[in-house]
Amino acid sequence: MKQLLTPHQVAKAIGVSESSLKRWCDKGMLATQRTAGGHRRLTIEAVLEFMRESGHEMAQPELIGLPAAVGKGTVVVERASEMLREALIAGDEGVARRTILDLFLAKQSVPVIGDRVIAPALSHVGQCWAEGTLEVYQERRSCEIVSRVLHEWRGLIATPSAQAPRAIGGTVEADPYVLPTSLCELTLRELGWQAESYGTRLPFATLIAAVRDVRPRLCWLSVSYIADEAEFIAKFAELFDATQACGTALAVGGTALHEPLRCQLRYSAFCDQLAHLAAFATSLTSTSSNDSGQVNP
Amino acid sequence: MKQLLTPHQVAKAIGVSESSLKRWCDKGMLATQRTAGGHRRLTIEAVLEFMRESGHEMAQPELIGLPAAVGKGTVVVERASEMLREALIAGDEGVARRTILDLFLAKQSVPVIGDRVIAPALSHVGQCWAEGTLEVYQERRSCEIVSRVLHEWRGLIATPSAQAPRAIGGTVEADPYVLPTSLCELTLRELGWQAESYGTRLPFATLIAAVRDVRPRLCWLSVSYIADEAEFIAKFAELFDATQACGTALAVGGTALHEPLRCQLRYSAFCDQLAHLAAFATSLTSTSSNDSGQVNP
DNA sequence: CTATAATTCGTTCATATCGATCACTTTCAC
DNA sequence: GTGAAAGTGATCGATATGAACGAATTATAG
Repeated sequence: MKQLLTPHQVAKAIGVSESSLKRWCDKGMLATQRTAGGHRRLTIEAVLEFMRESGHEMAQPELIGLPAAVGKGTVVVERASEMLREALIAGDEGVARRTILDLFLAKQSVPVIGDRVIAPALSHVGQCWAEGTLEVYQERRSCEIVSRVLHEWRGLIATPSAQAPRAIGGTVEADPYVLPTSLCELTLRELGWQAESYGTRLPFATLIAAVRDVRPRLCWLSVSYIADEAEFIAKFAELFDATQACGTALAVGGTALHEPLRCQLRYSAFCDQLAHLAAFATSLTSTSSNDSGQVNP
Repeated sequence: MKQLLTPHQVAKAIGVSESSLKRWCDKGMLATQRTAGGHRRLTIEAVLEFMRESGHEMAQPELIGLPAAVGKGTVVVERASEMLREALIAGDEGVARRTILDLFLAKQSVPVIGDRVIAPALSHVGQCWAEGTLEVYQERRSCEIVSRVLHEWRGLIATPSAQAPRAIGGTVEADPYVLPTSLCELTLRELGWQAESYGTRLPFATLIAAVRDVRPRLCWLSVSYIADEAEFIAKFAELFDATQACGTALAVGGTALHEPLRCQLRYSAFCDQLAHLAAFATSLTSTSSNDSGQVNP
């Protein structure tokens, strides 16, 4: 099974321009294959060989990796998810980072990678933990690794402009799961929002205060765990009223929000996946020209 | 990813001529990579390392992706803590990052910055929260901001070599405080250890399994909260026995370990501050030639 | 299979960097 | 003061890099 890389991917991975890479290929410094139409294709081995020969310890020698998404088919994404899962179980941060950031370099969006690669991998790890197949520390370590990759990823996304619409969010009360809300933050930042996660276990009352102080255009809530449903419903209603009074949209999501519970809640949008959050956020900015006159470029 | 800098950028950023910079590179004062065509490329990591060693001031840090005022601020530890505290309360991530990274550039070590700047600032924020002077979300937001800065900082410290001694750690059972254990990780990585925090709320049993699987030279435990002291004492004893059997040193610390409780625990070292952890870790590597034959260069 | 969007091709061109050299300043021993 | 040694910044022609362009190729969805 030979994985072929495009010049674009390789150039990004080793931190040079596509032009230079093409020149090196043409000079014979880098073993190159050609497609029928004349496009260059590189094997991982050739690239690693080139980096050894020319002695570069370039940007991220390890970055070019394995799933190497040539294209956006579901096959690539599924394989990436499997690879990430195995890397997380083994505690191999390098492979995990390669897997995720390679997809990013291949121009996959945060929702795609989050919903279809990271979420399934973590879900599988969590299942194994529940079944007792894995040690707890492997599950925690997996979360730590993903958390570090998400932080690094955040640094790769352009800092939003000060005029961009603001968004805040987090998890409430007893919910300790930080990764979903981090992914929400990333999703919105990729869309140009000034999104900032306030972390986990926020009491509803302080979230209401935050909405009143910060006045964001959007507030998201990631709900992976609920201790007391009745109390949750009551306090959630207060939060919703507060957001409405502030002109803030309230988007909710998370595995703990099952159908019968959702029926008892009022919110601006329920987002089953990051893709839904992205779509909802986009709809907000496209209509914001009506009420605020600001359009996101 | 690690972005590579050109000599031009770096020379401007530190305010010297390109000629001098090139000479420094060629003399080996500055770790340099080369492109295939022979052009020099520098990592931010190497530049910061050089500036810390040589004591150069940063003229225009924004040119290499650092916050605009890094290198220009007063590098007084005492004032820094106050500045950080105010920035955290206001939710100003930029100022918080500058404050911390400035000190790092001024050759301050992780323990100094952690013990004398970050800890007091967070402690003050926590106090205000307890008194009701601050909203909860301000405290949580502060922790999120510090967490992000620590992640960025982690990326600026050289990646440890594969031969370096390993260390793992985290918080146990019900303790949700992630920042102290992150600072432990940073402290050890600065000393060249392969340190990895496994996160918060680790059951003792899984920590024992982790020690047995990973066989680290050192295991640290940050204890900021204990739900049931009697249970803690019993399980801690099991962990200690396990670490001893594996040849792993067990370092503990944290505000929840008060004097009378400590008397009932056995451990390799109690570290009141990060400085103590650093000292203990150093003592381990300097004596490790006796029992493992490996010396950290 | 076909239509369409996205990517890569080869080329050109402006700019940046290379190594080497030179004039100048500082330091320091005599 | 003098001269050697060392460091700095500026300059040179030659070469390398990165961005832009229309045209051709590939990937993906219908």
